Amino acid sequence: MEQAEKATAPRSLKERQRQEREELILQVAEEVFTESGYEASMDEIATRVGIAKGTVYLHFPSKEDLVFAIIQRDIQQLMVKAEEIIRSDRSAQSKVEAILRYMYGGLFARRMRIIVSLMNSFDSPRHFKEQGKQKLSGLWEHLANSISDVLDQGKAAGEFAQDIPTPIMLNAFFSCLSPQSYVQFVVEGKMTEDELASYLGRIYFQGITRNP
Amino acid sequence: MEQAEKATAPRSLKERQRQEREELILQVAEEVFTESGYEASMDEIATRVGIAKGTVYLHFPSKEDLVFAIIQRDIQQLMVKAEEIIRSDRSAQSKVEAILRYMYGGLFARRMRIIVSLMNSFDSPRHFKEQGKQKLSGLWEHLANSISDVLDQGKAAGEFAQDIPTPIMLNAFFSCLSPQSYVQFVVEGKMTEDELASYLGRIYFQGITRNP
Amino acid sequence: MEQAEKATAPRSLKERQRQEREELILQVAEEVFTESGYEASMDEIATRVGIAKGTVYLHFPSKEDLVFAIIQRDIQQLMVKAEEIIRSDRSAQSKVEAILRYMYGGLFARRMRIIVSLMNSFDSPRHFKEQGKQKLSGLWEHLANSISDVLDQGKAAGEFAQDIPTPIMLNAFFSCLSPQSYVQFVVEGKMTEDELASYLGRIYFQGITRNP
Amino acid sequence: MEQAEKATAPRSLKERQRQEREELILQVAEEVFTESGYEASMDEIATRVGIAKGTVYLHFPSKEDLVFAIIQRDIQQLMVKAEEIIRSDRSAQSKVEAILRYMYGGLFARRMRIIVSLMNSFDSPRHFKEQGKQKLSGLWEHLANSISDVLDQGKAAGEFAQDIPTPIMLNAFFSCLSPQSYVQFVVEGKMTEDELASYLGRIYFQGITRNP
DNA sequence: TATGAATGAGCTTTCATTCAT
DNA sequence: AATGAATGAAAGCTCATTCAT
Repeated sequence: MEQAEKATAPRSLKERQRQEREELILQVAEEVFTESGYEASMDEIATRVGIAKGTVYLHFPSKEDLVFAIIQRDIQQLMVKAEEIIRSDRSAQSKVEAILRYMYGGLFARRMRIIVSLMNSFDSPRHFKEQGKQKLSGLWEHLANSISDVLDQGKAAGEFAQDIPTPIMLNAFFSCLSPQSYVQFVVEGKMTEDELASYLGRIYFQGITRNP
Repeated sequence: MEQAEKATAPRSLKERQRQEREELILQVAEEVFTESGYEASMDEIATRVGIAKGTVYLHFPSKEDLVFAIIQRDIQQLMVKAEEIIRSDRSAQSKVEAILRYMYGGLFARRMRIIVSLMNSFDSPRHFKEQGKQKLSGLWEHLANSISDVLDQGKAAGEFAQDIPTPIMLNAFFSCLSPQSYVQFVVEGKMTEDELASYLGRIYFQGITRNP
Repeated sequence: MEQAEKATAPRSLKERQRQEREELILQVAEEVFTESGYEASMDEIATRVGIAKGTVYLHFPSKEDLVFAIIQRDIQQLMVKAEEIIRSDRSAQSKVEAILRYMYGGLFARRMRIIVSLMNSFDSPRHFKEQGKQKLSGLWEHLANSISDVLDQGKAAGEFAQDIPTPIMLNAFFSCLSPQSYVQFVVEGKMTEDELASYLGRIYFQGITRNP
Repeated sequence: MEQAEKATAPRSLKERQRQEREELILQVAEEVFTESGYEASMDEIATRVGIAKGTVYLHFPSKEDLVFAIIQRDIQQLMVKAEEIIRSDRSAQSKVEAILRYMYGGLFARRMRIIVSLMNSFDSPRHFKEQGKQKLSGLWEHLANSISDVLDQGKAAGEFAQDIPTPIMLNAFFSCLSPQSYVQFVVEGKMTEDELASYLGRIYFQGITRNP
């Protein structure tokens, strides 16, 4: 076992460096796409990572693949957290609220912007191959199903209105925050991300008409 | 007033033709942008209008201006309707609901998609000059103020929760429907636009927890 | 008839200009490809035509198409002449000799170089779509069949050796002159193209062993 | 001489390994160029040799040099055989025929393709420095001179036609087989390389008109 | 010595914009 | 006023070459 460790050590070093760089590219690219949308150029991404354009292509064989990787990573991260919450022992409403807080509050809020923005780009037949779209749809559907299940459980338990179709509830859940609003409220400093998430939860669960 | 009409009369014919063509360009361009996003080419727009590319530029000095004009027209149309509703004599909630139904139901729903999609493109420093963004922000703010006023009136009248900041309420109002959902529900035929708008109103006002 | 002429006149002008330019592009591109092979850049071609790169793409939607057009034009020109010769009333040997003189002598010799060079590039799976290759193969085969027919007629008439397979004869016919030799003999001025063609015919028909 | 051997002996082992590897690179690169033409990438060559790209550059300082080395090796191999044949005691025609059989028949035929194809690439000013071209021209000329001598001897002996300039005879000799034909006849299995070479010799010496 | 990650010039192609007709 | 051919900057991507390990 020690031998194995030694044997893989030299590989490990290079491999770790490689993964670190890949992670760096993903982070910077995510930023750049957040600022400029899908039209951000590979040149700008490379420049801001501080590497040559060709190096980006060593890690991601096309721009499409880079975008995939970013969205995939983000959705998976969201999914891990969501499923952890779902497995926990609490009411459906509490679960949904916790996921909502994770999505729109804290560190992840920023990422929701780029997910939404890039996934909108996927509607364009211009840039993406059907194959890629389907891979992504699959990922998204998995997440949507998990949350739908919780919503259904809440309905069964009488926590949620039974006459609203679950897909509509799900859409409202994902639509709580438009990218513009994020800028307006958080970037301009009027409110923390967590305060914002609280209000969104309040509206989502109780609407704007009920006084506390 | 009559004089003004007469004065413009000789020009009127040509002027009217000009405006009709401009309107046609706007309509077709809106369609094309809806299908392909901001990256739709001026070539395709011109071709589908049935005029030469150069002619488009006689009406709109740049692609940016064309996009502006589309969003502007849409927001103004929305504003006209919104203010008509606001002037009517009814409760704040009823007003907000009517506006929401107009935005997400009926004929206008389709336009919300392109407004949101194109306004997202405006975040990109790539295509838009600061000046253009500000003109648009102005327009948007005007609409936002009108609706904020109604929300504030509702708060004052005890119809709406007083502890939720109005900007948050406003954001939720504009975020009710994500473009993807529109496709999912309406285009794929699971629901009419008006049914969808009803559910959105239900969630917006009462949240997902209150059974009817 | 005069009316028709008048009616088409305005179109004709533009159309003629367009065709003249297209012809110019083909001529220059042919030169450039002759010098640099398929790897010649579109930039260089455009520069030497004296137009912008984009303009080339108005006439030929891709580099592949440009190359097609050149080869196609050349083969067709050769075919027209070849078929004219074939239709004439003379012996098979005289026909083959006339075609050979046309190919390797006079104005066309220069073109044989680029045809051969570019068609070699077509073997590369790198640049060409199967579809394109087949279109071209079709053209080439048509020419090859015409000449094969004459060779067969010559065999039947006892003019040509009956034990040499026609395809071999055909290949030797097309291989008479390697590009390098063209440069060596003609470009370097040791011999006119027509003298060269004469000698090639002599070898092709009688071999190098028979004294006159 | 013994000293020299001893002196290089300790180096010999490494040196031999080095030369074996160099030979391996040349063989594989020749294959790859045969398949893909000059545009074959250094990456593919290295991968197929089973070494790193950098290692190729330890042996050949540039792609140009690698191509040189391949052509050089092939021409030299051809030259060795040609001179062996030339030194033998037989008629000029027999010598020329033997060389032709060696070139277009048996194992060497495949190489003629790549020699011709790569030498065509040398016309391109894009990839090759004047200096390189001249080195190659020198080699080629040496071979050409050897064969020209035989042709001249044949002329003097009355074996070959005296009115055909030797350079023309030489060109026809090297042009007998175009790459396309090789594919057509041999790769597609209609004929062995040796049969093909026989027919080419037949045409070269006696033309297509003489029945046996 | 051998490696292969990194580089960046250079390629083909697109498209907003201009302007002579 | 209307046209659409022409433009050329800028995009995504490739690959010969270098160099730290």
